[in-house]
Amino acid sequence: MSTKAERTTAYIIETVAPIFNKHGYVGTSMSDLTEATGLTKGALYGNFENKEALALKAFERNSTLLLEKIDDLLGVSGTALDKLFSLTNFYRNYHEFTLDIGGCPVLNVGVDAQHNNALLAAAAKETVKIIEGKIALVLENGVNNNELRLPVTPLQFAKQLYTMVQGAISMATVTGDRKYLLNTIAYLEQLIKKEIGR
Amino acid sequence: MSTKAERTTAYIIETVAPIFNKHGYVGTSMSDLTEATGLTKGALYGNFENKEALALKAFERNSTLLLEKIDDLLGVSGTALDKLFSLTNFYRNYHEFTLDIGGCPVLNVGVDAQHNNALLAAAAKETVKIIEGKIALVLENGVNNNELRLPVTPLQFAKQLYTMVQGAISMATVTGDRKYLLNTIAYLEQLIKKEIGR
DNA sequence: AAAAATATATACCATACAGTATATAGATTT
DNA sequence: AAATCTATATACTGTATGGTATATATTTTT
Repeated sequence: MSTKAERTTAYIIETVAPIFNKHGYVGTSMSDLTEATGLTKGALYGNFENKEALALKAFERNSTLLLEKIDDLLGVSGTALDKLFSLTNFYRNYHEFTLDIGGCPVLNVGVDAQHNNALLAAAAKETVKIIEGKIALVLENGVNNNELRLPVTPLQFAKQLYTMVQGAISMATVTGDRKYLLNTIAYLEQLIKKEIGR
Repeated sequence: MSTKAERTTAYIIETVAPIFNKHGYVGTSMSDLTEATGLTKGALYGNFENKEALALKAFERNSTLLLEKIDDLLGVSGTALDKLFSLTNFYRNYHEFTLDIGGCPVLNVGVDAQHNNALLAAAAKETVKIIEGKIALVLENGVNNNELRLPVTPLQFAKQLYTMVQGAISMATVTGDRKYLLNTIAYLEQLIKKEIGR
């Protein structure tokens, strides 16, 4: 069984992750976190070296949650197209997923941390790279199995797909209008069907 | 001629706008601004009611700069397609434009202010709406003049175009890689040529 | 140029900030 | 259960924060 400290650490991260994601690194104060957790500074600083270390763990937990979800989605049995549609279907309702974690971690942290925290900015960038890699792998297998043909390299196509998705996420975030996701996903599904299916 | 105060106000906004855009509302302190301007708090608070009013003016100046640029681009003589390519050509090198103002104001403020400042968040949202409207108008004229045909309404198509552009801006911002813009614009230009030109 | 009006600098306020030293409570081991 | 070890609470730093009152420059008007 886990120790008390381990459970407390996990509890802190879980509670704190959406707050950092919503309000950003500088926008989140340690007292915001004592308030949300019901713990004191002693407990927070006993489990994490400082605010930055805590923010990083918070991002990592959100990122991991997203990456694991994507693994699940792309891991469904079937063709590469099945896997891609599994992914687009997820992003169509992405706001439901991000509700718990306080928004899209890649977008929020990637933008917020850009000029405020180099470590977090690098972490967000890394998450992008991993997601692109996962999609590219599916595409590559699809090409190898003759399930689809691509006009560019798998990684390049993965980047373009993810860019469009991230555009919809950005617009939906800035305007508060889910339709951007609905319409973009509809467009992407058409594109996948007509352009790369065979 | 303008009064001293008017010139000082303009100077403050100009100096402060990129700082707010880069570091966000909470990430920017009044002493950051006294340092950057070489002025004192007395001067800043003499010209602006408070930090929020200053941040709003700063965003508005960045937003106005962008909107005026877009007006110029869409105002070029020629067909609707000429105007659209004028716009895509601008976004291909968008980073040059945003260098002076500290990044994309729509993205940075839209994301940063989401949970930190309702006024700024609303202003970013409004800027999105205006940009979409400008593009939609060009598309509508193009349809009326029989220069192009659209699969959806002009506003809907404008939203989809701008979503893809914003996706590229997001990705370029988060990763620091301009290629997202280059590739997305290349894709969009193809799409405009093949799908809506006639 | 003197007077009036305005703009900026200085000095200050209360509060919030990240972080720490230490005391106390709680969990583990013996 | 006692002793030991570990985790959390309390109380406290020093500094930075947004904001203000007032004094001093600097314009602008007369």
